[in-house]
Amino acid sequence: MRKDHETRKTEIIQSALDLAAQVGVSAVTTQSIADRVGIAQPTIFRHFKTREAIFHAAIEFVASALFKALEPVLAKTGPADKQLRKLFSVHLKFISKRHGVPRLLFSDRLHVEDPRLRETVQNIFARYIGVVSSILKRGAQQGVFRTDIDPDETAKFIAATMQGLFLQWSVSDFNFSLQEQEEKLWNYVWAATGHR
Amino acid sequence: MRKDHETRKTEIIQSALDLAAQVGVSAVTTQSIADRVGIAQPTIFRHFKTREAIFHAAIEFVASALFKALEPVLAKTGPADKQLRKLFSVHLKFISKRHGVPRLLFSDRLHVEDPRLRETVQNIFARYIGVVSSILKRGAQQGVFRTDIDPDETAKFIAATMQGLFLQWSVSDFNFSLQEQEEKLWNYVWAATGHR
DNA sequence: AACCTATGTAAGTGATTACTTACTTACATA
DNA sequence: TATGTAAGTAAGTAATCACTTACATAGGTT
Repeated sequence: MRKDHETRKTEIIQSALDLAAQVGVSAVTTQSIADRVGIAQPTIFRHFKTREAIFHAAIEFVASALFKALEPVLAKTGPADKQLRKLFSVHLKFISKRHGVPRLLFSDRLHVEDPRLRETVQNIFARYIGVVSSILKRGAQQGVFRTDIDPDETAKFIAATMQGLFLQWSVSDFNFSLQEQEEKLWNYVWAATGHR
Repeated sequence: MRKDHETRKTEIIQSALDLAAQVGVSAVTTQSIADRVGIAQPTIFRHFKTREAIFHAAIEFVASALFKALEPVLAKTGPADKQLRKLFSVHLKFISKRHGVPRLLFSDRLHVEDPRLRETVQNIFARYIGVVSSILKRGAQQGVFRTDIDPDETAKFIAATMQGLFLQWSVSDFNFSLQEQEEKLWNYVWAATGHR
């Protein structure tokens, strides 16, 4: 049953995320992770120095997976509005499969208990906003997006609408499909940012 | 030092909210509340049956205060777009003075640990959306808002943009002023919902 | 003055937690 | 085949938590 350090690490991260989805971040104890992985609780500390470190690794794991999923969208060179629309679609699909992400996003651990984690998430937000902003800039040149607004501010606004949707989704206990909201949300965003 | 039941209750609620703002919901222990109020820890249980009940009371206290603050805005009869703009302003000012609110909104307690609390917040969201929706309907009749969109869905979208802003605000550790974002946010919302 | 009720407290209790220590064992490599 | 390293564990430990019990007292009512 003995496994490689890296293998165990990802098993622990995955289990922590699954557990966060099911019981919430604060109930993700080292014991519950260990049970789910199928190892003893002290073994967790062979692979992570502290419980905190597990959540850091989990956030970075998720962010990395998200940007990897967005890569094919960003490589496209067609109309920027179609590209942003596709980014919406991929992002929503990604989150809809990972309930642990909103649980982490709306946790005490992120917001107050772990300032370093907060900084990491701020950086991820900034990176996401940069991605959206560059699409908006390209779209402004193409004449499909408005030219009278700051792309960075607009990207922040777009990120906020999605994050707000995730909040409502989590508070509803994931009781509606994100994808079914995609079209509606896009219509508002398009109305606010599209060239007339 | 002996005080009225109702007086102590509100003291406990206020202290819980202040603590939530400073140290996060999960660190709001009955001991820390008691210390802040200036009573012994078991005395908390003279006024609230469980710790859970304190958060329920806090949420209802805040919601009641918010809708009371919005009342004068809702009473107005002028142009609906000006009314919605004013609602934005009052809402943002209200939240900016109460850091405990986003802490509660982005807590494990709300999202997973207490399903009843989640339901309560869902109802508050629904009430807020109803308020915004009725302004949008009035504005559609006045010809200032779009008539080709569902007011309820639009209200949900508007709520999401504000909630997303609150998320970014909390993750930044309240490091920017909500009011300075008001104008920008309004411009996007107005572009998405105003009649052309 | 007697009494009652509600607010108050000191001193627990049992459950849970992240993390440690001391020891074991699987396994790649020399 | 011998050996070092790293993955594994059982059994703690000290701290923290919500909540309870048993008792004290303030202050309004009679």
